[in-house]
Parts: sequence; structure tokens; C-alpha cells
Amino acid sequence: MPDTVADVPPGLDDILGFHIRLAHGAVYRHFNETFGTIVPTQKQTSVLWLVSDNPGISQIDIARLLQIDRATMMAITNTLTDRNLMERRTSPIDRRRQALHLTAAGVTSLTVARAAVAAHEVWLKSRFTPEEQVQLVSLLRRIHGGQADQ
Amino acid sequence: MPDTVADVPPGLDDILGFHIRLAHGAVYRHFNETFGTIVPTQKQTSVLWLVSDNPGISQIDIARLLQIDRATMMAITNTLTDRNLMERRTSPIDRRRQALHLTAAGVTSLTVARAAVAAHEVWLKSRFTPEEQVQLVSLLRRIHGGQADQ
DNA sequence: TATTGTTATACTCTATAACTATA
DNA sequence: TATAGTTATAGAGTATAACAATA
Repeated sequence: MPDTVADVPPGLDDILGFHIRLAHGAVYRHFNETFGTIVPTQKQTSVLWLVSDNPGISQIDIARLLQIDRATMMAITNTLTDRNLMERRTSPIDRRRQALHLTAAGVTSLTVARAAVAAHEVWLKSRFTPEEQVQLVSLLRRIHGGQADQ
Repeated sequence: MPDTVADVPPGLDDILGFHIRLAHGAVYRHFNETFGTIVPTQKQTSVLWLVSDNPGISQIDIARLLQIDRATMMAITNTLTDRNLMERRTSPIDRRRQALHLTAAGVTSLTVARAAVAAHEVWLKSRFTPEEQVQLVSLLRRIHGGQADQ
């Protein structure tokens, strides 16, 4: 994408949803343009992150945490396992479930990805004061409905 | 999607980009689930909206306003023209440009879509005070870089 | 040379529907 | 009956690369 900054058009400027989509697009583009060739996507990184923090977690649990569909989660899991970053193991407790675990390559990839996310966050947060960051997260949370862990 | 509300997982909860993606996803889903069968997508509606407000506008100008690539804009334009909501006319002034205009069906579709957007905005904004709405837009604008029209 | 549109191509994300195995 | 995973399928959005026509 050319890095042109254009004015928000009148009319659409009053639509909150429009600003959310634009902001999301800007974040999406910056991440891909800056780190796209060296790390997994943001969504894939989120999945690796959750599996790393919760070894043996099931697909359906990740889908709930990331607020995506079961079939969507399936597709992402397939991509990650095809690339040998993650593996499915049958749960000995509930044989309907697949326990997810990172491979060694997955651990390495997540390490690099976490560094990319950290750099990306610096870029993103640099335009806000700490108070504004807290405020923004608080407002966004009211949209997506996720509760902070206590 | 099942309408489960799950806790934001620890670790990821500190990532601002994660909250933006989650909020965007929630907005995207609500719009599609509520109006997906009767109106164009949010992005397509944005394009129809801009063409309606700026008859004869070019693809590249819309791409700049919506902050998307030329080829992406091409794909969206194709979809809209294939569905007879919009048409390309060669500009008599600059023959490299295609002047975009809504068809009669496009005008009708946009009318319905605008009503859907309005209802969707009520749903979205209902969780904020007017002051918070202004604050949120102001913060999001710092991310996507679009300037308000004066 | 630069801009606009175009085509070809590819990948990610999203979801619905229906089916299998298990609880 | 309900849950987890799966497969098949489809559509939207995103982009890069290269080319043609025009300015």
C-alpha cells in the first residue's frame, strides 16, 4: 500500500464503525508490512501464544477466547500444524478433544513473533499517553465484551 | 458464531492491537449477522456511499479515502458492477480514469444499507456516552491518520 | 516518467451446513 | 441430547507483480 494519508470523508466520518474498521486496517497493514515476511500473522500468533500459555488447550477453547467460529479455528489450526508449528494430541480424558501443543519450531517462531508484537506495540502505543492507552482499551472492551482477568 | 462472551486471556490482554482486532471482529460479526442477508458488506457500503456523495469519483480516489490498495479497490468495484449497483464511465477529461456512478439499483441498495448502518450504529454507540464516543473516535483517528473535514 | 486501471495470482480470515465420534 | 472436531464449500478482503493506456 502507498503510505498516503487521506482525509476521512464527510458523512462516513460520523460512523463509529467506520473509524474502527480504518484503525483495524492500519494496524493490520503495519504489522504485515513490517513483519509479514518473518513471522506468522497476528491471528496465528494469538493462537500460538494461547497454546504456549495453556499447553493442551482445545481448539474450541481457543475459539471462544479469540471469539471466532469452530470451523475458522479449524482452518487456522490446520495451517499451523501443516507448517509444523503446532501439533494435535488426543486428550486421554475427553476423547472428543484434541490437546494442542507447540512444536520446537513453534516455540522458536513464537519467540520471534512476540518480539515483533512488542515492536509493533511500541509503534502503536507511541501516539498515546499511558492514561489514554488505558482509556482506549477500556472503551474497546465494551465493544468486544471480553472481561479483564482479575 | 455462538454468542459466547469469554474472558480476555492474560498476557494478550496487555496487547492494544489485540483489543482493536477483537473490537473490529465484534463489529464485523454483528453487522453481518444482523444485516448480512439484506445489504452489501460494510466495505461495499462505504464504496457506494462515497460514489453517491461524489459522483464520477475515480477508483484510486476511493482507494485513498478508504486506505486500501488499488488492486483491492478493483476487486470491490468489480463485485459492485457485476451486481449492477455501480457502473464505470470513461472520464472525458482524463482518459486514464474511470468515473464511477451508482445505478438505480445502487441508489436503492444504498438507501437500505444506510438504514442498516444507522441501526448498527445505535447498537454500537449505545454503550457509550456522547463524550465517550467523541473520545473514542479521537483516539482511533490517531491510529488511522485520517483528518476530520473542517 | 508517473498515474490509473487492469489482470493474474495467492493467501488469510470468516462463516454455514452437515457429518462422525464421544460424552 | 450436547459437545468437539471435521470436511466441504463459499465469499470477502488483502496484497504483489507485471502490463497497457494515458498524462
